[in-house]
Amino acid sequence: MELELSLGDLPAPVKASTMPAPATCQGEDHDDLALGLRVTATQRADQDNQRISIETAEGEEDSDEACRELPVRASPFRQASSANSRGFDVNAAVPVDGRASIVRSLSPPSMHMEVPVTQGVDEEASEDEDNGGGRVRKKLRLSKEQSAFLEGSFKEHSTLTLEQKSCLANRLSLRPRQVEVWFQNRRARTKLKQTEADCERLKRCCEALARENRKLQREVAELRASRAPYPLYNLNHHLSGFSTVLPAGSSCDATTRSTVSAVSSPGPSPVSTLFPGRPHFGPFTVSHPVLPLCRQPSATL
DNA sequence: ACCGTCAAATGGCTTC
DNA sequence: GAAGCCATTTGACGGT
Repeated sequence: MELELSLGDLPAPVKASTMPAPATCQGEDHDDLALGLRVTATQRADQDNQRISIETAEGEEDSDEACRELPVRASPFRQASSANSRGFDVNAAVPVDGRASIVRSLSPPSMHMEVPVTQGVDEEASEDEDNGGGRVRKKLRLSKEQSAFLEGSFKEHSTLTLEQKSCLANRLSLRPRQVEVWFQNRRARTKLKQTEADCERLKRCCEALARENRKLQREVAELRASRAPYPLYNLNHHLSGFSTVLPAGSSCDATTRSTVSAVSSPGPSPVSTLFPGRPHFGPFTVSHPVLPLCRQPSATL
């Protein structure tokens, strides 16, 4: 059995040290929000879809409550830098094309940030004519701080409630939809890494089994070469430990156990009935490929 | 300029 | 019907 898997290295776990320090986004931080987010509720309602305005209307309290559960830190947007690792300044480089606008913060110059405000894409569908039908999807890249912030939240919970979503969106000057999409993509990445790790583990397991298989085949060849007239004694000797390690109810139980019992039983050879047409060496030749899967990996012959 | 990679965004499907 | 999942598309960026 040969499996050819080409997989990358196991992903390094996300280091907690890269995460912002824990805090809440409760009350005291709302000033920060106001600093960075000159996007008022009404403005946001204009930009975003109606669902969002409902969320806002339904309760500041609920939002606060949700925020309390979030690993929300002091607003990362108080920091001056908004350029991400690739040098794209999300908060400055948003083109104004009729669908996007820049809301300028009223905070001091050192804290100035330009918050990109784009309309919900869902709403844009009806505005395609503006671009002659050829709407170009504008894609912003999240800043380091935004990503770190979201990452911290993701560590706490990989899914979001409505309140958590809107709270995060408010904090990060993003649309709830963007937060939602980020979490979806993040879950996808997590799953992908998990799949890669699983594949890697299976690959190693497979290699171990292949080694075991080759080893057993060598032993079979040696036994064949020994020219014993009928090597059942040797087989019984080799199989003597199997009955204790076979997993109960496993799929290989029936085959292997019957094989073992058949081999172990005295009297006329059961070979001809169990394995008609097989070489004269006995059942071990046939059942052998199954055996490695049923034995303890550390078992030695 | 081209290519590969990353990640945001989209649309379809499934689940509850 | 809303939300999540998944495959895919798309845009931005870095490396060559």
